[in-house]
Amino acid sequence: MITLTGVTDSATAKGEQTRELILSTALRLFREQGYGKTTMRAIANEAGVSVGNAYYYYGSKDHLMQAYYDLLQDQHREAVEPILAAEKAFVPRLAGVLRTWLDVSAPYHEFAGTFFKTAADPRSPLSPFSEESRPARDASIDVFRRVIEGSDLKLPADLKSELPELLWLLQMGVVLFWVHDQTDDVRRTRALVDRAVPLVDRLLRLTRIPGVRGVSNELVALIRSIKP
Amino acid sequence: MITLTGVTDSATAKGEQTRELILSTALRLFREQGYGKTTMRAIANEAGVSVGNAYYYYGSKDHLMQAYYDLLQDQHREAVEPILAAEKAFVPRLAGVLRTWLDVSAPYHEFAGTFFKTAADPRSPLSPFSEESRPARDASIDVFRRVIEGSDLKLPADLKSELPELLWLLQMGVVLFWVHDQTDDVRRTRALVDRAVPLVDRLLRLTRIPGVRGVSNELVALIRSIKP
DNA sequence: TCGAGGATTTGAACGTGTTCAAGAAGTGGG
DNA sequence: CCCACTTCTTGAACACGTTCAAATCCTCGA
Repeated sequence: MITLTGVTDSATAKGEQTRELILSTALRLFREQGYGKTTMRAIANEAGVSVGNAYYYYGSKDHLMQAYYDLLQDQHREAVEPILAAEKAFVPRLAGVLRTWLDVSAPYHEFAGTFFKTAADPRSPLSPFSEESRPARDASIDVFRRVIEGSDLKLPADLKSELPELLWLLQMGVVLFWVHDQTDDVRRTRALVDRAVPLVDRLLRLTRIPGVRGVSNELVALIRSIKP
Repeated sequence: MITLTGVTDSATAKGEQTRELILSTALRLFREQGYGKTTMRAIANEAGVSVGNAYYYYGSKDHLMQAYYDLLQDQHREAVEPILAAEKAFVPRLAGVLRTWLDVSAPYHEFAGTFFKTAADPRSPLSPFSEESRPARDASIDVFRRVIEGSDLKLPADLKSELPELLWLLQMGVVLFWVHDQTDDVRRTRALVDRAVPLVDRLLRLTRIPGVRGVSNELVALIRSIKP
């Protein structure tokens, strides 16, 4: 049976084991030598299975990347828990969530470019905007919903309801920047997060000013109107 | 000799002719059957040359796409002239420039997704953020500089100087939306442009409010600090 | 225990983008 | 006109992602 994400369900424990073996081998090779230089033959070889077997579990090389991305998101959701539990103010909550993403993703920075490349193709089910990746996207947006819910942020209701998606978009922007960032320890991206988050906070608080409020309402209306 | 864009210079008129033949054939096939389904062999065949010959003039299949993009930009710059000459107000100037882009790009909408996919890869010289595509990017940004310069827009100097690049980013966002837009005549993207432009205008005029001005200054400072 | 039927695994084969050594065609100086 | 030199052109060969028919393994009811 083929699921929406293109990952084949395995019925037996042995199958499950093979699937995990293939994925972990692939991720290791991706990390060690990059996505482009890792061939499906090499993955199969290293895992001690045949090429066709890898394709039995993962519909394509890109699906192995998608599996990595899912894994990454799970790790991120877990790593973010202590921050959401400890911090009460909006700024450190958001900054913490974004910084944690950078930490979790660090080992994969080198080949992340290829991921983004695949993700940007609208025809690909791997695109972050695609219907197929809705579950993963929703889970990710939910993290930002919790960032807001648990914070001291006071906002108009309609803006507040759109904000999780907007912050997710912000995160996509950070990822795009990160992918292009070649500095040590992605110093520039960290600087971006550190400066952008307080700015977002200030921007949001501006909506209290009457003159700004109208524009903010229109912005929210626009965002709502362009959502499918 | 290989240039920065990967396009081989041709020394003779004959070579130039062959190069154009290959490009026009490629673009026609891209339009007729999409980027993915057009093979380099088919392009060479249709153009009556050998595969290797196509690679003599264009370093890769992606470079043919880049050549298309450059062509598109030239067309856009030309098509935009009457608007910049006729309109004096910021909103119709910006809206006109963005709408014209949609018009010029319309024939290529179907395979534009693949273009965006390639463009999003940071390692690719075809990325709109890459050093190699700086000339094309600068030319594109210059259009937005003219949109602002020739308009009635009154802005703080530092914001005004960063605005062309910001509008270029807005355009990238519109392109991303456009690529995903499957409605007839990209109706949704047109609606987005029509609503977003007046909103941008209102946002910019907000910087006159003292409380907003400080945030705007910080935003400009942030943008300047993250530029390489 | 046996065998039917599903799950898993294999590896050769296909189509693709790309490379490259070799040759053909053009150019300019003598 | 000829010869060296550059430009241009060729097509076979390579590496890769992917497919698929066939083989093997596994499970479970009889």
